[in-house]
Amino acid sequence: MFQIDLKSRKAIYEQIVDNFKRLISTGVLKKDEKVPSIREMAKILAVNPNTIQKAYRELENQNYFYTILGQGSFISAPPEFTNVKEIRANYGNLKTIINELMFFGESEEDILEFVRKECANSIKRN
Amino acid sequence: MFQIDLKSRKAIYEQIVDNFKRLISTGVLKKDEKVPSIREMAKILAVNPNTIQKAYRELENQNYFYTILGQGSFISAPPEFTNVKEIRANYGNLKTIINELMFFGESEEDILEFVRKECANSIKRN
Amino acid sequence: MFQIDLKSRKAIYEQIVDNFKRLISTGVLKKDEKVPSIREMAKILAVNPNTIQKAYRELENQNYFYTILGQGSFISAPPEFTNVKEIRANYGNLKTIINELMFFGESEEDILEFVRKECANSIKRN
Amino acid sequence: MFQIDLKSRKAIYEQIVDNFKRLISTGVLKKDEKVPSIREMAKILAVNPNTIQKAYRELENQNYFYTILGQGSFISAPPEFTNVKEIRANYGNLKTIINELMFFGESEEDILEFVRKECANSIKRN
DNA sequence: GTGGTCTAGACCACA
DNA sequence: GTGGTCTAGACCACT
Repeated sequence: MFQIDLKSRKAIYEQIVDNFKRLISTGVLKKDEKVPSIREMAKILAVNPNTIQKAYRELENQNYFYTILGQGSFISAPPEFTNVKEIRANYGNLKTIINELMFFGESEEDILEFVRKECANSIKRN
Repeated sequence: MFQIDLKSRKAIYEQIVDNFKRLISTGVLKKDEKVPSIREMAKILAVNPNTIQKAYRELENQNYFYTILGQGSFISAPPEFTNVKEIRANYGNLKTIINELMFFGESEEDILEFVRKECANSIKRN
Repeated sequence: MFQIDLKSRKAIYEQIVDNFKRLISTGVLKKDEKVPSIREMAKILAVNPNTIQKAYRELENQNYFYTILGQGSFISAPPEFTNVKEIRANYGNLKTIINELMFFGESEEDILEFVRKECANSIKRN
Repeated sequence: MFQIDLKSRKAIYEQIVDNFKRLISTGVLKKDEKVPSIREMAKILAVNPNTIQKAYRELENQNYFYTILGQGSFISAPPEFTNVKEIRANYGNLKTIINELMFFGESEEDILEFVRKECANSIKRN
């Protein structure tokens, strides 16, 4: 499914959250699909079940997962109404990244080309 | 200069580092400009001098600052050779952000327009 | 493990860094071996935990250590690709030392003999 | 004569001391040669006279310089009797450097070749 | 004045 | 248990 980097500075539960977000926003995991149980996931990634639980709870809080007691966790539907706060934050980060790339000498053409390609991939998937 | 959010989950010293990086990569702070001394900055931001020092040391390690003992800290020159590792990390983050923006329903046109505008601003500054 | 000289002009944290580097480059400490926790080490050397942390962080920055949050610090694998900058610095220092030894009247034979012996020891260890 | 790197982590007075040691042990500066006065040197290197004074005092203490009041500072004669303590320290450093070079993957042949060349240069000069 | 080091002790997040 | 952050305050070395 994905790999955890124990040596990373990022907390393990955060890595799990980010990986699930990525798989969801890239369409690998579809709406209402069941995700592995906490115990299964703990075995798969070889980390403590408490850590998985923390990640799942976080994903639930952020509306990426929903849980049916006794049945497990599932992927939520994509947000119906635009999440203004999230989008603003993303544009803020986008701005920072572009500034840094330009600062490091990347050309406008290269950056635009990269963005165009990623948008296209994203559209194709959905 | 900038504000620190004491309630943020991000460490204070990291906020300082990120703010300085932003000011440098957006050209607000120029090469060889002196930054406030550790003690001054501590007063300005109302945090402990040790915390400022930690931030300044980090900025020095990442080559955004240089220090002259007994004189203070200064803004480094922009990197002469492209920092491949840093650029790759930025493209990785860029990919994630674009995926999230598309997931939240933003259009390719809007994103490209935003990127184009930021690139233009960046070029104008330099 | 090793001793700290509190009277030395060299900072305590630097002594710790240098000692660990020595133990690693001489093969005493092997890849993935766990080093004492910050608190343990602070007790062993009778210095403040903050000082140990500073040393450990420095060793992490220089890729001699890696850290797993909540588990401790470990010895990194030897560098896969030659660290050109570090090697150059070492050759520079080597030059200085040889000049000084010759200046103090040591013979070429003695110096070469010493170097040969140290190289051999180093090879034997690996 | 030589350049001072203000951005270096090493103190300016230490850089001056080390540079003079280098010039003396490599034979560029000969016995009884006069070195520039403190004021001259301060102008040449564009640093504070106090800093030069500190460096010169240090060189005097370590017997690389001698001073005649009212006439200035001069290069001392090479040590007649071997300075056992200095030599030991140098061999200690030599050991560390060789270990690091081997750790970074340098070959015994390369290191020996480098040492041989430096010894030869040193002999030629004297 | 500047940055650098160190201590003592508190509190937090993660596994 | 682990490392990470932060504060308060002291002392040092360099310019």
